[in-house]
Amino acid sequence: MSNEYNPKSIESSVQKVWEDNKSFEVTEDHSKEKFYCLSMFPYPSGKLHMGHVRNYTIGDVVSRFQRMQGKNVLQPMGWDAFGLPAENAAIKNNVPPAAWTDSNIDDMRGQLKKMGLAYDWSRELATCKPEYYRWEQWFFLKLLEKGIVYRKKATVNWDPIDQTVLANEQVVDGRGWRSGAVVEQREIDQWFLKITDYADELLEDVQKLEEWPEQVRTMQANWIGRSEGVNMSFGIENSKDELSVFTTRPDTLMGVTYVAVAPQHPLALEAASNNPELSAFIDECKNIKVAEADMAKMEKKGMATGINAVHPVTGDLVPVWVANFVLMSYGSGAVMAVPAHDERDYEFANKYGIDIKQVITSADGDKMSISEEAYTEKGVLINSGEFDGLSSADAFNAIADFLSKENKGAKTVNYRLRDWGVSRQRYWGCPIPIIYCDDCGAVPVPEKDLPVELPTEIAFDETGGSPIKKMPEFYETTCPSCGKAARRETDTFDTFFESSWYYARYTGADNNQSMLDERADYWLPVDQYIGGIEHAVLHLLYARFFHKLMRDEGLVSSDEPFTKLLTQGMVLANTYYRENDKGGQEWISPENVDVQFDEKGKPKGAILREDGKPVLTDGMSKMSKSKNNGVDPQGLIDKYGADTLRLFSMFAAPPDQSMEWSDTGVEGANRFLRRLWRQVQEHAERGSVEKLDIASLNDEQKAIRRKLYLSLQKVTDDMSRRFTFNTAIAANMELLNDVAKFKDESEQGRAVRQEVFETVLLMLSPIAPHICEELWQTLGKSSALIDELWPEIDESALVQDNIELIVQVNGKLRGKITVSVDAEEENIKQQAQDSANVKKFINENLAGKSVRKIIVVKGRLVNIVVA
RNA sequence: GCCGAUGUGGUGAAAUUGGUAGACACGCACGCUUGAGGGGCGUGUUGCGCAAGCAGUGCCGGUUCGACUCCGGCCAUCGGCACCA
Repeated sequence: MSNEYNPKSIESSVQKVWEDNKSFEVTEDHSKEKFYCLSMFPYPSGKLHMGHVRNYTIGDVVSRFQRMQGKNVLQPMGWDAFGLPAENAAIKNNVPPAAWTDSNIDDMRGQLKKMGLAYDWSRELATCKPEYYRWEQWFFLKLLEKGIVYRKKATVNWDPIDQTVLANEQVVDGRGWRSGAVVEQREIDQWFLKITDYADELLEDVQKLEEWPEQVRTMQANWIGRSEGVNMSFGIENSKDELSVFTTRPDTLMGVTYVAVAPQHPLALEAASNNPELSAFIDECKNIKVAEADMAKMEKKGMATGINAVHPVTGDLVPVWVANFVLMSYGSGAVMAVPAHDERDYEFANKYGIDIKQVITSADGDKMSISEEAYTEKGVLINSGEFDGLSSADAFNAIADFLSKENKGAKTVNYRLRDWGVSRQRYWGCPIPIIYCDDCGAVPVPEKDLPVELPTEIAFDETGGSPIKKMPEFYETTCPSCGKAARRETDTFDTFFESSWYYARYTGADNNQSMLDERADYWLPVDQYIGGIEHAVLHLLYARFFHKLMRDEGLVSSDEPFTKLLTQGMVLANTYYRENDKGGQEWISPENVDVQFDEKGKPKGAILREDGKPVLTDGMSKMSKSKNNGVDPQGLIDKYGADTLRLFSMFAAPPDQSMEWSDTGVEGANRFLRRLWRQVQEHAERGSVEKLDIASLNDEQKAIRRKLYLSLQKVTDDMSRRFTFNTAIAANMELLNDVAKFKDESEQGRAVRQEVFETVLLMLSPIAPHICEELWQTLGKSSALIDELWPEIDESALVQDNIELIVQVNGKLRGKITVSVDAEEENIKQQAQDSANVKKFINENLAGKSVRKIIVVKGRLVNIVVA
């Protein structure tokens, strides 16, 4: 039979029409309101996974909905194509990263096209192409000229066997994942961007991001971490040196009983030079990877240096300790320690028998003791000499003033945010356009020589080190300034560099004369940005920073890149692995694993299908290449079609909620589309429909129309304001369930049904565009659905005479009453008390008590309080 | 450890502003349709109870006429923590 729902043929023919008509290619049309909808571009890891499907379907639904609002909608797509996985694949499979990446892009583009996403593919870009990255080289040199870029030493994870730098994720339990060697921290020269120069503006402007989720704004603000405190210097006994520390609690200064410095601190190194034990301790501190989380989790250890610091107020001597938890890269690499009023210092002092001196007591005179734990609240000063009796707030100022008079310190603002280190010792990234000359130092590559192209014909060796570092034909060059033989920079940029400005490049991706042009200001800022919550801090902060840098360079005129943000919850899947002989983890796809259950239906283990032997699990985590737990949507597309997959992924949960992947329910989504198909076909087969005559409708027909417009009202709100596509779909399901029961085959009954189907197709078209387009034609429409506007609500259909109220007695549901919409409150109260079941409960509850009050909530309920 | 979230039936979830807890689905059970399978249609499905009803939204406590929703504390899970992207 011809009217079977056949997604495969419908989808390919509808997609062909869109492609032939260039339906989604847009230009700068000033007669329309623009809408730039952007989903975070993917890393081309090989195949799409359900996290991508979810992200890109959300973006597509928003784009199509906005198009139906009559806007000029830009929705582009591209590839975040530089990165570590390409290098790993190169070593594992002996394929060059460029070829591997290109073929992944081809595969994934094909999958995206099959999903029917409304992209303007003419703007596609890939960050690994010189046409793209030449502009960030150019921009980097502009920033260098302006003084935003500088060079300093920074710590990396060093694999002493492979002689290479490791990313944090390549260090497992403190060892290199390939060599198994214990990693060491090593200091190397790197390029930095002064993001701290913009810390204040980045923080201030968080306030302006009113259409961002509150949680993301909070995370951004906390990450920047502005704090007001005092910078002060401690003297060093028998030395002219000084030790600079920052504290947010100068009120506790008199309670300082030691000072802690980072293991890399010059003072620590000096003390270690004639102290083998301390030197050994400092070496031991290097055997941990460079990650804050690992620092925080490790055992807090320290060792006295034998050096004493001089307290800036009392002149007392306090010992200087080296502590493994003090970060050289944060502040001055030294902290003053007040064990009585700081938890970490308290623990440390107890462990090493250092004095604890209480200098704050509670302001309201409550009993408090520091014998069990530190007292970290603010309060009133004691044991603080001339500062005794001051509140913490007053003492803050008094002590700051004292220090500044003595020239030993001053109030200052400190940020948690650190400058952005952009150098990576990797191959598959954008070359940093610098040449090192023995005479001239670091010299920028002249603009005419850009781009510095990354060689793509390369070979990796076992160690995984960057091949261009061993490639004289790449790094041997001459100094642009003096002409002498010189050496090209072999480090590449952090891949966050590429993703910090791609959203702007889409507006003029074809421009080979400049980074951006006037089209940027037509489209920017992005009206709606959609991506995973895991990017809440780093990517979004770097992109905001870059936007301000581009603004200050005159390339864009807005202050912020993304007006509205939707953070998608992660799609999680179980992770499985086996350990290899070097203790590394070999991740196994959940698609190749069978989970075993105990008799209660709880999972008790998992086996690899191939060999039937057990595998280990590392719990649920976001779908990713690195843990190999992505679930490829291809099988579902082949079996059910893109519309089912799109519908299902939107129906499963609201977009901002994380979800554990399961395809339970895909059948249900498909069933719904088949039912929609059948209902519309059956309706259409009964022939043409008369014009709707609203005045002549009976009650049942009116009820269906009311349901229709209530649904439209809800769906419109869900799609435009709430972004809860799951409830929008549910509303359409409810509506169609009602219509299926509506058996009226009269002329007006069929006219009502026609109106319902037309509206349902419009409402569902952003989510399941192919089937809706096809059925639109079935309903006898000559125009394309893609060019239709969002339907309008018929307010008159919503009007009703009577409403149902619920009646509670002491907050519990005891009955329902029907009243006219304009009923007086007194009448409602009376009617509520008169209804039979309610009466019974009032009497039951009475027993010597009385009706205290009756609460009437208009249009909702009546609560009779008996007490 | 720090920052941010989440926790509701067997499962995914809904309840939008403090006002009917479990909409809409999945699964399951039973029935109808079918030669069978598939598909479709219908009924039921939070727990306990024959019922009236009682209890119930991770745990403990609070505010309120009324709490999934607000407040305090705890537990578990997830995301981020600057070289995964």
